[in-house]
Amino acid sequence: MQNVSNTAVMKKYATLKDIATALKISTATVSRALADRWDVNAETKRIVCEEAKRQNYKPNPIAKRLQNRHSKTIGLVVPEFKTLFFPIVISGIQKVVDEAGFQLLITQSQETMEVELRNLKLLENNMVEGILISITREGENSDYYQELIDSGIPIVFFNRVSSSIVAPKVIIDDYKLAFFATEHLIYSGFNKIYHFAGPEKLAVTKERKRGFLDAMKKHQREISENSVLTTGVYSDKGYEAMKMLIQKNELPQAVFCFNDPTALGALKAIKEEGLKCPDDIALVGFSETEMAQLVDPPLTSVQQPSFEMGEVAARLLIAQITQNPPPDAETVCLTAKMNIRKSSINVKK
Amino acid sequence: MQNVSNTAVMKKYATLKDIATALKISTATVSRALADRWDVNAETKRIVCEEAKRQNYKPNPIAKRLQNRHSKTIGLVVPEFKTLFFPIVISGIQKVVDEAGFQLLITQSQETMEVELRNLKLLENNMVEGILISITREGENSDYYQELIDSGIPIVFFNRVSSSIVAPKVIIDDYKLAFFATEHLIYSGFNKIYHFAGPEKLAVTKERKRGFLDAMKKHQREISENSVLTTGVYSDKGYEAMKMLIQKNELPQAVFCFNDPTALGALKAIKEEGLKCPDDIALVGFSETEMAQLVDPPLTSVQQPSFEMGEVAARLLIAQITQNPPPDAETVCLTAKMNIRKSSINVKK
DNA sequence: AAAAGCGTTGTAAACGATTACAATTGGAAA
DNA sequence: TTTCCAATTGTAATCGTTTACAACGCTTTT
Repeated sequence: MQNVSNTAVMKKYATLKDIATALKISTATVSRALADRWDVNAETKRIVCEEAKRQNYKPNPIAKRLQNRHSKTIGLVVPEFKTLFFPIVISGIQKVVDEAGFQLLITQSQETMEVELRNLKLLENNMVEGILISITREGENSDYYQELIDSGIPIVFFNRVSSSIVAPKVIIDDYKLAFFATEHLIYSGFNKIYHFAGPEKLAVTKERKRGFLDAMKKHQREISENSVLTTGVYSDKGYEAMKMLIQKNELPQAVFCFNDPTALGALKAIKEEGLKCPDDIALVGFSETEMAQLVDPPLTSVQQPSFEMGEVAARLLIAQITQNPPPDAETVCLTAKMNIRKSSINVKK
Repeated sequence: MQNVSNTAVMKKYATLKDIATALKISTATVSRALADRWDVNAETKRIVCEEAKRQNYKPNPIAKRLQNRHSKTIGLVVPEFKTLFFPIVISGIQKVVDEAGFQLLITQSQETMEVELRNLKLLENNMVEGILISITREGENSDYYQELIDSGIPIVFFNRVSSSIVAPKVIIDDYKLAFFATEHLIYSGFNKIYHFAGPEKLAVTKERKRGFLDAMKKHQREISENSVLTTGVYSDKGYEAMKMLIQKNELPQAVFCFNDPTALGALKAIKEEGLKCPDDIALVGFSETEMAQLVDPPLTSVQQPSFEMGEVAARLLIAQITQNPPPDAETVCLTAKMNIRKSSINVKK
């Protein structure tokens, strides 16, 4: 059964005025009655509420916002939805945002600065009261970030943060964890250790690489030309890099990968080439995904507190919005933990 | 350097009136000039635009909405963000929504009817012009869906659809694909075939189970008490179910799983128990995830057109919103494809 | 009896933009 | 010279709510 008589205009909602005229009183009284204020007669309240229910009245939030000049909405810009990292962060954000009575407008920059800029403007046009952002791997729209902040819209960066802007930031200590992960491989007795690095422009890439290199230097390991290979974020790149190494017969004993997908891609290549992990090549991933535990062998990985990162970032932003004066820009560094599994066990030792 | 002088109020934006008073003309003229209408002097336009730029004027979208009574926003309710399925659907939705000049408000029901209801009300309060929803596995808020539709907010269901409501729906043909997947196992020469089913209340669960059972009946396979085990959506349930079967020594030759995570969980259990896939137990997953290709052995899985599903659903909704009269409620059934990989190859045959 | 107080309600001005309508020009047509 | 029209601008109402202020009727105080 189809509703054929559907008209062009959006169905008209009952307004304050409708209730007022029906009851032959002023809209002011209706407004006050519904807001349950002390200065309105109990009986009037009752009648008004009754009529409101009868007419299925719903306050128009847009009119409300126009009146009190805040949108109770915050904006979010994430680069992509292709791995589970951001969706989980979003869950954390949602939780805090809901509790604080705010709403969330989610946008995706698809890893390009151009779309990111468009999204920022979209959010601004919607009068968000603040923005949470993890920047693209292409680079940053620094000027616009600053413009937004200057115009009164606070920004909190998380995970992939701006290096030039002064603002609250939430990160995990990539350097330290990369250092630990590398040391873990060294202490396990592996010698020839490589690193599959992420997209070059990202701060996290640099930090993890730095951690890797410093750990290698500390323990006087040789760093060759191929010790650090730039791969990227997706599994196919890890796969290709590992294939390339194997075909060149330049086998590392262990590889510390930029993230889990890269590690899993590498793992696939290892198996395809008839080699074994960890026997021939050991692997360590990063930013633990659900898959780490499910593959064979289970993957050693650094488990980022994704959900918590979302929570913390959202809390920082809401503090910026609601507190006066807003708290100083602090950089919160979350700690992660390393889950050591079979993929990095030295079977020969 | 911290901005200490930040005051309580949100930074005041320039309004039409500001420009008008600065130029000593009326707000009406300013409005018209900025809208670039024919009935305003070219020179005036120039001056107004200049002043607007000078004051960094941004039209207040809330006032605009109040004026023309539509929000240009649509709402989305998804159950969870724990697998990549919905994030990818969202990407498809985003694309269409962006192109149509609408905005997207994303919410998560966390698989509970209660949160779903809260989200629907939130969206309604924000005057979304339509809603896209994939229902929770707890069940449906049918009454409220109908209420929304009656009050003029069209709803489009996707993936997990309501059975009782008349509205546009986008699904994949779960029955047919489950049937094919089961037949694939039968034709491969497996005899004792089991099905790990999803959450009981979901329509997709029923459809896939029906497809499985019908295929089994068609080929006169025996269906025992344990042939269909209700597992759920996450990997741990598949893991437990498979462990249980193995420990009871009730080994199926092949299992058609509700989805990839369940299959991967089952795979883990198989390996842990010293068995081999597909040699001892073959597996077929559903709703292909990135992981299917990366695990060992690669997993046979039905690849749902997730991105496309988002696109189609969004398009249907926008048609409901913008067309007059709105098109009849149609159910679009997307076709999926089966990727046959090593996990379901009969090595003994 | 006048003043002050209380409880309750209405009036009207905001919020920022849009737009029908009226009003003001000046020049062209009569 | 008067009339009319076009071009341009201003006035004011509108969208749905909130809220300062005024106003009303009654009781209580002085």
